[in-house]
Amino acid sequence: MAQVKKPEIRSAILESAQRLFARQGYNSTTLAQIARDAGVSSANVYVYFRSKLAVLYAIYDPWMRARLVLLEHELAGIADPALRVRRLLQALWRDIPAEENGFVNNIMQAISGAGPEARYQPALLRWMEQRIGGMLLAALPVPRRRQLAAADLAHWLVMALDGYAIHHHLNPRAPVSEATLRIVAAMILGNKTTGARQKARAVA
Amino acid sequence: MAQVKKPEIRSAILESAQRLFARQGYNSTTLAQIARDAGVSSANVYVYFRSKLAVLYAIYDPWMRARLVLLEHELAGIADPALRVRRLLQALWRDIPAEENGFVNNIMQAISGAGPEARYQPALLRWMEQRIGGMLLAALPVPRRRQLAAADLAHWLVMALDGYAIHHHLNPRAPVSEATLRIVAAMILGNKTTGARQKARAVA
DNA sequence: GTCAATAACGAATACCGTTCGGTAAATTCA
DNA sequence: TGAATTTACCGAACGGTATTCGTTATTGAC
Repeated sequence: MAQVKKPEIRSAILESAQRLFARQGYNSTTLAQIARDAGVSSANVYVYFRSKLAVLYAIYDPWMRARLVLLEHELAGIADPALRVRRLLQALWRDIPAEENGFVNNIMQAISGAGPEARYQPALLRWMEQRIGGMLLAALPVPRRRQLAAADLAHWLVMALDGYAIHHHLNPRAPVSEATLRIVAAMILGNKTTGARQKARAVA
Repeated sequence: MAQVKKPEIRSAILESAQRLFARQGYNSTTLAQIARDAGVSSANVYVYFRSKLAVLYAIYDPWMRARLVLLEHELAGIADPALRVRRLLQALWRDIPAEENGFVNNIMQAISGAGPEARYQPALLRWMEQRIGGMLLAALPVPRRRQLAAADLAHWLVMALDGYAIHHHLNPRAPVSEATLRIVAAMILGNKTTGARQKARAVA
């Protein structure tokens, strides 16, 4: 019937935007920059995406999903439950908030600033929580599972992830401490919790 | 020597801004509105504050400090350690994120979006964490204190608060669940954690 | 009462996301 | 193969906002 949208242009926009968001942050990146780097006009970006925010989501959604799937694989290779929980926390609260130059913070920028029209998130958020909930349960000893079942700890883990993502942006030099990860992991497992003793470096 | 800044104008600006931020959020409030409601010109606001962001901080800082002092008093009146921890969590993760129509989210908007020039936060953040750390320690049985001492749980509590604040903005209808509060409180106290049983309503 | 500093204001400025009007590419159908 | 038609694409506006500028006039010091 007529001209058709070209997938390679869509990709070019997304790649350009991802690079710029990672380098400068969401707010400081202009649509004009995205368009220029992608080799199209600003106006044409709106043929492929409804808004600047939509571009961000189109990058973030698959990125986060892939990241969690990767984490799932990583955890699957860890036998010890304690270590699994520990690694899960480390990934959610230390690694991911810092990756891609603090990319997650861009989403915080977007959703904290967006009006109620931002009906995007819920699908991804639910998916994340299901996936993380699964990982957590899989890492827990069976009796402990029943004890924690009522709490949607996955939601809680994600909330803290959001906080750490913002904090990374504020101060990249100060991620969660090893001690916090160790002790919270112990709390989740229901262990008596060691003091400050060994294990601090038994991470790799 | 010359004309001097009038404290009552400064106050008028702050009060006007607080009302508008609470009603419409930070981004949706314009400086023109703030100025008009305060009875001054937009330009004159810049005589009293360096930027719109500075106005927000000037409101948030004392508000948050007062809120935590209030919480401190409230907790001091609670004898049972378990209930104290529970109330602390409830205040930080459920009450405060929702207060003043989600005022805390405005700060998230500001710091997630601000460049590295935002050297505001650290002082307040440190103060908050010290205060919260004190409240937490005071609520813990002595042996448990030593076990958790290494982790800066106060920082961790604040990170989650930030996350919940943003989430409140996204979906005010879904605050932290009672179960999460109960179970995380039990985890912090090092209890064996009940299943979903009683106590769910033993809050007031 | 004069002088100088500066609070106060109206009007510009700069910037950005988004929309509009027109043009031309590409797909379909005869 | 050649209209007809749809729509990708672009340049130029548009609308809105934080911030700055140039000027005026208020106010405190001497």
